[in-house]
Amino acid sequence: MASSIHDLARHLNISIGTVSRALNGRADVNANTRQRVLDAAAKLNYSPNQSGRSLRRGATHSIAFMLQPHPGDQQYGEPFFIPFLTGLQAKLAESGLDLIVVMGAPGDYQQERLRRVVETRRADAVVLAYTRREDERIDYLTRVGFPFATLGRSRSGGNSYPSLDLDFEKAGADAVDRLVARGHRRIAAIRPSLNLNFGYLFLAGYRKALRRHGIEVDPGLIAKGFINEAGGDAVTPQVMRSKDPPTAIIFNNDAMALGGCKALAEMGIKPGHDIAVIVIVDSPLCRYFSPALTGFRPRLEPMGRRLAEMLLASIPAFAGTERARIIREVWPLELIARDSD
Amino acid sequence: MASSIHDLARHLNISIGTVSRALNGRADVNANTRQRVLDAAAKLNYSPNQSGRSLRRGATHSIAFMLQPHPGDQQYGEPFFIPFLTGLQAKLAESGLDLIVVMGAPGDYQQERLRRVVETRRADAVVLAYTRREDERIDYLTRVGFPFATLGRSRSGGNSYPSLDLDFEKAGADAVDRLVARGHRRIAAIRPSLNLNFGYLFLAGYRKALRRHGIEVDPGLIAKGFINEAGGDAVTPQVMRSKDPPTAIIFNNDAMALGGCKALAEMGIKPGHDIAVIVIVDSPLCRYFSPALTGFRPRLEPMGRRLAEMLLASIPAFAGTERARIIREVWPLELIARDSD
DNA sequence: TGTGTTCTCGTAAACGTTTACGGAAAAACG
DNA sequence: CGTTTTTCCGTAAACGTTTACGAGAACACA
Repeated sequence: MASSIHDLARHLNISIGTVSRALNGRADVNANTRQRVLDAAAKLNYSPNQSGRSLRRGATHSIAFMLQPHPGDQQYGEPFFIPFLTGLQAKLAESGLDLIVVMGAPGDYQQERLRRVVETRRADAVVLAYTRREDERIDYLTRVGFPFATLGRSRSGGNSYPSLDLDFEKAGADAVDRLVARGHRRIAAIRPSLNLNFGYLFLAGYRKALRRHGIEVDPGLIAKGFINEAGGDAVTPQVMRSKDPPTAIIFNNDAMALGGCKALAEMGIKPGHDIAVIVIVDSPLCRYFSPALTGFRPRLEPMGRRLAEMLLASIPAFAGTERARIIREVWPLELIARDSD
Repeated sequence: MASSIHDLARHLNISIGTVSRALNGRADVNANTRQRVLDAAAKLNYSPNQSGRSLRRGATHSIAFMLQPHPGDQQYGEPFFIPFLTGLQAKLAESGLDLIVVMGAPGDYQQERLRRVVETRRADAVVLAYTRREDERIDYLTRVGFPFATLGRSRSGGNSYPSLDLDFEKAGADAVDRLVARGHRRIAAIRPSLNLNFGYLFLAGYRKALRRHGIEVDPGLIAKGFINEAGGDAVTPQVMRSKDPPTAIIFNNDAMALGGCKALAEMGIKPGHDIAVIVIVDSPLCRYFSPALTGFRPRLEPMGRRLAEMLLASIPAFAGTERARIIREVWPLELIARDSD
């Protein structure tokens, strides 16, 4: 059905080598024949077969993003990545690269799926998200020398890959500062596993800011739960039942915050009225919740574009330059003040 | 880096043909040598190069989903498709197929991107969403004979492809029934362009139900807006300012509903108190909004799984059977009663 | 006219698979 | 023991590209 380079050659009565050179803009082909080839290609609706091209060139011209749905999000999905992917795709397309999104099952950590992508050479590079503090995926990719970039930092892999992260440490500190300025001294933190690096960073910022204000860090005010609604629901009552309960809570995640607020409501405590609430990573859910939750908003679409640039710059074959540049960036989170604090 | 079938053959001192046959489970290879090949493959960490395999087999073993972000969703994305894709991927993986998600830019209709996927043979079949009443993508795919399935129905393409849709017509009617049962006679409908087939179906159900109840359809109570928050915001005041304003509004979409409720609030009208509100396609936003919006919930993950089955059954190369079966299904939407009506 | 240079193109190999074909060896059968 | 069948494997072609190499033609220059 699809016309091949042989069809073009036969149609024009020239060799396939010349056709290929003409299409790829090489110098050693007569301007006249090149035009004839281009015209014929347009007329016969030719476009190169990717498999053939990949096989010969040893490159697929596509980048894989490993998308991992949140556990417990059976009903609806994570809106977080869509604008990020939009930006990523837009920038990659400018270099003629395709973005392929590899879906994981909720819960699994994609080590297996990642291996498959790498070993079957489905993509020339991959992009990871939800980086862990020690991340076996990163260890694996550096070990086999496969190009990649990460949304989020990790201690794994040294400085061998580009990464773009949000400044969760500063956001954690900013949240504390804001609450202290409003007279709070008992500030709780609800966080996910410290394996997730953004959880670790958030808590570090939270702790540092408390100390800066001369407030002792009370382990009873720090609770760890699953990074979903059920997690916030289950864990929030714990900190509320401490002997000296908090007057403010910082949640590390929108889903945890919503679950936590539900638990608070069941205890007869009204967020924004009886207790202050701040969420580190904002979402539309925070905006429409009642009371609207104060939070920190990431700029997802530009982050996608930027990470694409950074990834491309790190691969000699894609960067114009010979020397690859590893870029790491940390972007600020912007506070969106609403009604919950 | 990755070992090829030649490495295996050299290592075992047999020909590549035998290695390939052993790996592919063909009958004409000695059980003993097969085991040796399998062991060596595991030891050398062999996995077949996709480009080579695709080129020879003429199939990519991957299915493309054309994901189209909503216009105006710059800040956050559409959570709708994530669980759908999770189900789709899970089922495809069972047949050894990869899912690749092709991102579009917000707003563009992906005709160009679709052509590229088809013409460069990136995938063996594609899955479309947001079907339009007359859909040029469907026309194109049927014209060139490329296998596909759709999430949503269309008038285009006849009966040549599998489709899975939600029963928007029944949901529209159910919403009217429910409101009439509660005493409402002036019921407005806020809908997107009728090009979007679910908008058309919804309105048909709405009209039919009104007539069944002996209520005249008032064009002044039907308004069309962009399928996002701004659309609902802009259009809702129109119907409220009609000479005989509605006592209830049905929104075709969560984003439109949220925008509409914002507009209502600015007019001093409280949803759930001064006016009844129902949303056709529910989302977490509806749940957390205040008041929580009554809506109809789709079962997205099972829909993904089902559409994968239907797609596979329609392609002789994938279905076990010789005759391909085109299946079309319409799934019910389940009402989730909350506080807004 | 002879020599060297530049343009332009065809030839053929290569990328990693799969598979049709044929042939040698082994087994079955008379 | 001869013939037929079966089992197993190697050979080579093919999928659609890209590209190194070389060769013929045209041109420049002395």
